[in-house]
Amino acid sequence: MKYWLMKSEPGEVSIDDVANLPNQTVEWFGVRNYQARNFMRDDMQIGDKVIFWHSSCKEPGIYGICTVATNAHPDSLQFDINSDYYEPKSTTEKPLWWCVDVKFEKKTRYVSIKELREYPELSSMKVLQKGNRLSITPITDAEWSYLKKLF
DNA sequence: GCCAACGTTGGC
DNA sequence: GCCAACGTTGGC
Repeated sequence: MKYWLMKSEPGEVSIDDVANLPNQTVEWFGVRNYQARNFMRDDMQIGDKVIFWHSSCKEPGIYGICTVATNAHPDSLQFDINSDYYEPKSTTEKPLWWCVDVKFEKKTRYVSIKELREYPELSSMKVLQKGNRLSITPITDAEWSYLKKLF
């Protein structure tokens, strides 16, 4: 089993939004970065744990835990000409963007970036490193076991 | 295939 | 709203 951190803008999809969906599952649409896409398409497996992060908001940080619920499939919004995520280069035969569905597991307490930086054990986390903008990053086993104790 | 210019991300 | 850092684009 692998562990991941996935950023979402709460104005678009928050942890509560996922929790309140009828099946508590959301398509991770809108990723338009090759590295993040490749993580979803090539490396994620059903059952992997996901740390749900709120970004581009007043209080960025960890808010919950989800699990990977599907294998990768084409991002549906790339075909929607009215969507901000429309991708003219994609065809149904050759879609450019892939994503997984993510299922709500539980909310955690809010853990801020400031707090995360206080633990030397977590200093390796990609999300804490300067200049990192990737919206999906792997979490190591060691980071995961330490994080679990914080929630 | 180099690289300058431009666009985006996201914490602050 | 600023801006550092990084990714992408496109002319050459």
